[in-house]
Amino acid sequence: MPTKVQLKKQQKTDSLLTTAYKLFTERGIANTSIADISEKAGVAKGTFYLYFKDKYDLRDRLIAKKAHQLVMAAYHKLKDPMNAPLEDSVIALTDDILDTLNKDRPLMNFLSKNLSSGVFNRIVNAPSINCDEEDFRQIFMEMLAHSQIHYRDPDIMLFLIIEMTSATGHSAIMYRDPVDLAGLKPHLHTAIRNIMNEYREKGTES
Amino acid sequence: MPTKVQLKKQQKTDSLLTTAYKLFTERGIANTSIADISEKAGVAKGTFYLYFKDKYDLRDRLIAKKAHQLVMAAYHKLKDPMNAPLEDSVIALTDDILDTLNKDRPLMNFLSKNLSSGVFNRIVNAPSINCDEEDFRQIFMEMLAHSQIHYRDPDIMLFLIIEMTSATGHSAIMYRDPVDLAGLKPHLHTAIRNIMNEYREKGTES
Amino acid sequence: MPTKVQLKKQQKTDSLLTTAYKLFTERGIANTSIADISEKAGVAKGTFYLYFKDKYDLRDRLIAKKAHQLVMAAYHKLKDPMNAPLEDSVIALTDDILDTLNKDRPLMNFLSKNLSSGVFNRIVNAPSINCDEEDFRQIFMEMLAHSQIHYRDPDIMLFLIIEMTSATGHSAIMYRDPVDLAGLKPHLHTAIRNIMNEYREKGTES
Amino acid sequence: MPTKVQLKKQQKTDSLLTTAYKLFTERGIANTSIADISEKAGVAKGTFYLYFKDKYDLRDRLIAKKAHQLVMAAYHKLKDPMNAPLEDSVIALTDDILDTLNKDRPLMNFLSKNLSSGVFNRIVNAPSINCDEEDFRQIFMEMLAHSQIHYRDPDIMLFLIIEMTSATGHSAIMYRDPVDLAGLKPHLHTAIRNIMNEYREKGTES
DNA sequence: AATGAATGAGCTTTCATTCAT
DNA sequence: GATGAATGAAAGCTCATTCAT
Repeated sequence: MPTKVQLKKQQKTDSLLTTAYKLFTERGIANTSIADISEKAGVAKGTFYLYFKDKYDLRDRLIAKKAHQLVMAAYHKLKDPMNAPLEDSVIALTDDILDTLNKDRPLMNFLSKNLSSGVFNRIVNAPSINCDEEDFRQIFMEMLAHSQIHYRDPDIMLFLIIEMTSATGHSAIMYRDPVDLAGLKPHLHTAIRNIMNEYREKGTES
Repeated sequence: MPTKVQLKKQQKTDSLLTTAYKLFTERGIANTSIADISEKAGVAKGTFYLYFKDKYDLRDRLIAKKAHQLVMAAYHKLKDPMNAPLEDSVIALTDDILDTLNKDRPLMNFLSKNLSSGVFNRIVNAPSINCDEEDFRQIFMEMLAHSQIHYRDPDIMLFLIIEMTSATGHSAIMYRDPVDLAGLKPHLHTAIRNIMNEYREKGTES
Repeated sequence: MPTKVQLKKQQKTDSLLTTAYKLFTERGIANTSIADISEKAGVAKGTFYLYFKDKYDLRDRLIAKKAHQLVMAAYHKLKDPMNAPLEDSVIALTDDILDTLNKDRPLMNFLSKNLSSGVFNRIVNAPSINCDEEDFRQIFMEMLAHSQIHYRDPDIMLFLIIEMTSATGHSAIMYRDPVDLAGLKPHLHTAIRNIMNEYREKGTES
Repeated sequence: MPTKVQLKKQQKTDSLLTTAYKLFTERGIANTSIADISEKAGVAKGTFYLYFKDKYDLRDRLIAKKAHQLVMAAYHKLKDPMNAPLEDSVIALTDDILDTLNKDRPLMNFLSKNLSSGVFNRIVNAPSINCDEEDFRQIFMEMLAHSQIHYRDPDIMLFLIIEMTSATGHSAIMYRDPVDLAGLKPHLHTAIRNIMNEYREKGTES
């Protein structure tokens, strides 16, 4: 297949995804029709079906894309992620992600509405869709391996942290209830450190 | 108004709520039409609108009712709630609720889908709809007051516990990921105790 | 039948008529339901059917009532209607009615929407509904009889005047097109006088 | 766009308009549903909405079309419209239109019900919808310009004539009240001539 | 006479999906 | 590959009318 054609296909896909995201966040998925998306994306209604099975197929691909961008952007801002203390890296990651979502309410809303059980955990565990993309799970495991401290049940530890952070973060950002994000952070930091401390293998670290 | 008429009205309301809950859990809200609900509830379509504004009005009332039942049932199973150590009561409550939801997947699914940000927190904070019903928030505050230990920021402490519990519980129950409910519980208990310990006012307790 | 009961019935009828007129003029007949009328009139829905066959029965009675009031009010303002020149009386009548309608747009709108062919002619020819009410047709015929001038085809003469006046008046009042009411009046007066002059029996009057 | 597709679209539009006109005149607009129109027009219900916003959009386009046809047909029957005396042309026009409506009661009824304030005036003043159609207003102004006689306030003169003619014509045709169309005509001719005489600029004409 | 809960036919409108071009 | 006209099932909602109380 000539590159030119593939490029055009990529453009259509991108246009549909971008337009759909805009409409989904503006008026919700239920109130967005395929006709809307197609029209605003500048393609014919029939063309939509050449690229996506239906509205929910598009949505799922959109979530994966947005979530992956969010996490990887936070990761790439870390300084020396492999050598810094793991606790600090985890807190830096969660802070950055929460800050981003706090500034981008539509994104927070879109992700939380569609990742009902914990915004982060799904993202983290989801293997990258495009095979050439980085996989956050692998990266985190590398960070763990490089850490001088050993942790018991690292999966469950991460799970507790992720779910607590995402659920409380969501409430703080969207409803400022019972506190806003700034008010929540110190509590969250303490709770994360306590959890990680609990899972720290005694006698580890020199 | 004669009691007889009022009784009939209550029956219709109940029939609609029960039928709707059945259909909602079987096939989802989006795939349940008002015609379906009415027909299976044995009333005319127009009758639906005498009792509910629309499908979402019914849903909201259903959530409030189910959630309230869930929490209050757990509370009433507590032995001596006002005098037992608060940590034990909290853990008993969460365990009971999670066990109930673990046995009743449709209920877990229904509540989690519709209480996106933390199953529990909304329930707990929602004032009872029927004014004559008990209000869980008030009850919890009484438990706090009776406790011999003082806690800083009890709102935020409760918030952290509720959100962490509901989010991890949801994942464990629905997806057994990363562990099933039995596997999660010990971790959860430890995490809850750690959190409560963090907020315990130093020098309290005799 | 005791007077007291009859009084109550009259009150219900009046309440329904008044409420319906308010709603009809505010939102149109098509957008007013019997439920609306009954509720706002403070009676039960079933009660409506004790007094009116349906919405259109009510409307027709309303039109007759409002139209009759309009014409008779104008007539009663005439000074010495039986002795003044007929032309002057006719012009005074039309002017008064048009002025009233100009000040009461909802009334103009209501009557014109429901008396498509000539607001006036129907009113004038409609025999009074309540037998004890005055009948404008009879009154006009008396005015004609008292006039010193004889007119050919008085029915048709009146018809031409009424239809022309109502149609042009409607346009002037509702749309100010092609002129507003003040601008229309002199033209109308001239046209009326010309018509009446045309029908004046030659050799009449001393 | 291929001609073939456009042709089909035109056929659908025409079919919907024709069918709707038939149903509107037979049973009234309120008693005609979009389902009726679509079904009898041989298209799917959804197709209706590809061509019209709703029932009233269709009605408005129908009125404009029918009214324009009526007036232009009458105009094209005039012999030498630019040179004949204007009075004769005006009377010929009104007579022809009234005759047409007298023979086609459903059309009379449809137009009068939907052009409440004067059947003619709206038609005459409405600029043609399709830009390529002739505009009656312009034509009349040309006739005026060609006339050897000058008229004061030609707009108002025309307005008086149109409104009087349409209102009395409507009553005569639909109700034969107070006379039928044949009986009305001589009176109408006289009235029209009197009006035009009134507006004739003195000292005009050679 | 008055009520108002219940009905269910009937309406408008949307929209995913197909398929001839 | 791309189009967009056509479809028709399906949904939400209204409301005149009835009738047991």
